[in-house]
Amino acid sequence: MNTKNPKNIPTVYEPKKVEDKIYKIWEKSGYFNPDKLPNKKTRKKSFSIMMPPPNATGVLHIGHTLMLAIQDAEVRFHRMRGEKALWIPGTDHASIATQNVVEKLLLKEGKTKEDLGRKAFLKEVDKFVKNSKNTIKTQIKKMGSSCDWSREAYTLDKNLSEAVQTVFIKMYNDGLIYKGFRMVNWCPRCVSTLADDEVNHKEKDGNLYYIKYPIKDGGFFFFFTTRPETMLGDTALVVNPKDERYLDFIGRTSVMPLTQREIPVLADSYVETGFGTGVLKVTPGHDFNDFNLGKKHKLDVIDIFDERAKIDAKSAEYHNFKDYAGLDRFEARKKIINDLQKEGFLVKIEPHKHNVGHCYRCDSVMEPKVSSQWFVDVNKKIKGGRSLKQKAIEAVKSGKIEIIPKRFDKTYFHWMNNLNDWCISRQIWFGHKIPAYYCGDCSEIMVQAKKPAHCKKCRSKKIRAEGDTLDTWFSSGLWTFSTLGWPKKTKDLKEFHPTSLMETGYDIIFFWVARMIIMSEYALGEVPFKKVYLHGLVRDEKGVKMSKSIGNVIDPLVVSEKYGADATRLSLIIGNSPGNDLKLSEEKIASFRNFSNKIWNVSRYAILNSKPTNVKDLTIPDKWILSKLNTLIKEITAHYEKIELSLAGEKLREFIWSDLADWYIETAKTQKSDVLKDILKNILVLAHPLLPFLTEHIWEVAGFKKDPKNLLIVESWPKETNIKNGKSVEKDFALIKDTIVAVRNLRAEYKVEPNKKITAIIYSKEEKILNSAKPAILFLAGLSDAIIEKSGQKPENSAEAIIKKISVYIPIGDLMDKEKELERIRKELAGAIEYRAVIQRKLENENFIKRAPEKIVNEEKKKLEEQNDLIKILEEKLRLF
RNA sequence: GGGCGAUUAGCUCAGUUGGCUAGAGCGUCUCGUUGACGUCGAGAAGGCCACAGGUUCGAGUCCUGUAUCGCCCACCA
Repeated sequence: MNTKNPKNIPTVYEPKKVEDKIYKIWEKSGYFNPDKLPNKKTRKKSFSIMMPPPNATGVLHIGHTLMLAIQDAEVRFHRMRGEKALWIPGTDHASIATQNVVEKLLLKEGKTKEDLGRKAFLKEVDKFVKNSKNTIKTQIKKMGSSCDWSREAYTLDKNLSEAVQTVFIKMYNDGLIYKGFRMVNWCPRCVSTLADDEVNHKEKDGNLYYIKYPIKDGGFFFFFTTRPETMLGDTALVVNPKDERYLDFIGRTSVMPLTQREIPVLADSYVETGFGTGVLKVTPGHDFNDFNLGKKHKLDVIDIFDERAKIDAKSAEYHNFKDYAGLDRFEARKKIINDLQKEGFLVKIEPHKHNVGHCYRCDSVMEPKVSSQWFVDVNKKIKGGRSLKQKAIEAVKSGKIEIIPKRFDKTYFHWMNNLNDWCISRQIWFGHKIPAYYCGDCSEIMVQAKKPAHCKKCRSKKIRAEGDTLDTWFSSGLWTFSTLGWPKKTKDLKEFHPTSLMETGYDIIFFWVARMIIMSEYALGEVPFKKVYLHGLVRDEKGVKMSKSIGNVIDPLVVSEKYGADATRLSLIIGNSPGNDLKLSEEKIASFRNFSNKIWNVSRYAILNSKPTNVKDLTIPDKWILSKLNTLIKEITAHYEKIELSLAGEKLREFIWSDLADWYIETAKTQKSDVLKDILKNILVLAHPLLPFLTEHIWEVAGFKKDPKNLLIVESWPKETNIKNGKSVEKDFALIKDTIVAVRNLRAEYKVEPNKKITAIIYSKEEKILNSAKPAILFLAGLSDAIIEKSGQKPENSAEAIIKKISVYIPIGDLMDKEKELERIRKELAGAIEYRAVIQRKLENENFIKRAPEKIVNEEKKKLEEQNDLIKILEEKLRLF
């Protein structure tokens, strides 16, 4: 048709050329900041998300891109809906993780953190963090994230640290934080404690070492162990008091091999008669159960290891195992087995699979170790008579917090119910210092923000500060409110807390989500967020976890550069559902690059070729696409509201690609007027949360941007309108579509050359409708002409197709193959009869008529009628052949 | 040992409270394309919805069991 030559709009969308520019425009507009949004008065509702702070360890991976895509889509949607939308970005200092990275960097220069000393080391860390924070910030911006940089936060910021201190002191004063001497998880590589959930249990091949200890006055005790080196710390043997085999032994003494230490034989019902030999060796210093057992029986606790899990020299000297002093735990194990064998105490070794705890940060084998640490008491009842644990459970149970998907409720409750006191002190240099001070004279503990001048008990001036830092999750647990200025009573806090949505990975539901709930309930007495949306892991196309060592990593920056940030975002959103992992491939991203280019060209066409709209005289296709748009608005709005972004994306794609591009635009080419501009404007808005760069750019190119402030990012969300006869218009258009498809099919089947223009003959009761769209039918079916009438004779030498109420004939002249045509009709008839039988069977079923809803029955009846009609027509054809 | 999830076209997945002659994208095959787009268009092939029972007028959808894969939790020496 009479399309103008598109000169000034390139045919290919080049994201690289527009993305950075667009981001700058947004930043400059100030719209990321809810205080600077237009129409402030009408923005009553607030919507807030706190971005899960990436670790300050360096580079963002594709999983981060996923969270950014989801959160940005939601923030943009709510902003456009006229809410005060706030999204606060930030980073987490990630104590152990970051310290490890910097330690590794130092090691490359041959230095250790001890070489530098605490102060200089922390300076190094700060330098490193500053750098990676910048990298992270750039990456977040590259993805188009509309977060408020004026409120950017970092867990070690002054005010956030103040929040940490405040909570710590308050908890201590409430008796919820205490210092205790007990068994903790110890990582000898990180040289620090870890919380229970920071230990990964992995099944490993190990051995069962069968050993015997001699008993004084005769006999031996046999038992097995998986960690023979811990025998150096054994302080008792225990049997079940009811175990008849050992009754005579209770109260006697065993002389241990190697150390010659004398240890008692005790009785405790904890020991299971039926397990192993029924004898348990007790190592209170290196096993959780043994520690408790030791406490009960007042046994000595021997710590055989130093902080790096080497046999401790002092302990070795004192407890008589000097031969092993300085040995690493695994070397010690070997030597001990060797020595036991030499002396005849090793009975046998059997291979054995068992679970071994590993450090979640450095993957070293964990060692249980007794030490004096800080804990949060999760079971102590506080105000309201409920414990932290109970309050956290209540928050979800009451529905104040909705977890998406729901099945994670169970996981959450299970974890919470089994939660033990949380060890929060870390022997890490980098992090929030625990605000505690010790008196050098009377060992009084003082918990307060500033160093006391003297001991409050004995007035001594010898004051020592606690050297330990806090678990990094302690500070991130405050994230939803520390970022809003708490403990100050800020306007932000009032306005935006509880936050509307927490969007994060299901892998940190315990580490973080649970902690936030505990902390917010405690500090503010309210939930930290109303909804938690848990996304899954991004895996490679085969479902394998991405990792640098395998080399299957998709770098978000690389693919964004190649395919555009919008395409990258969409590839992470479509086909993804909460709680499930996502398989991603570069081809998938490329397919969304194609989609963004399609949108670009649809827009390009609309901008350059749309005709004025004739509101009074809309055609069937006009009404049809408007009705479709209306449905789209309704559906997509609901999807965004329910955070069903995948569905939103799919509906959008279907509308733009199939309905709009393949049908409406093609049809509109044959019309004198169209509604393209209106449609375009609407789809830009609807697509904006998912494809922000592209849509904002087109918004400007299309001239919808009336002035510099008039950006798409703050355009208001379209409302669904009442369209009269939407359904019947859709039916009318379906007739037109069916007719066109029928001709296309015939042409394909009879291999009528595409450029050969032919005249089709079309008979239909709905000839009026078809005639009204005749130009479209001709154009889309590649016809030179069509005769559209109510009914008529079957033309000679023509192929025919029958669809519902329409008969379509195209001349095929010499190509006419009677046999083939006959076969086709027979096949069609057979299919129709088969389907009719299915419907008939249903309708002949008395119970169906009786029990199925009337609506369904009527539908079936209608179907039967239609099928009968079709069969009648087909039979007639066959007869006339 | 306990819990959870998955199993639908070659591949990735949709399939809302049970009404489906089971859909989409990618891939494959055939054909086409000098005005929006080859990052494109038209058409086609391809599925006893893991298996076995049950509930129901009706089951991909609900229940029970089985199998395979995956994940999470758990201190048994």
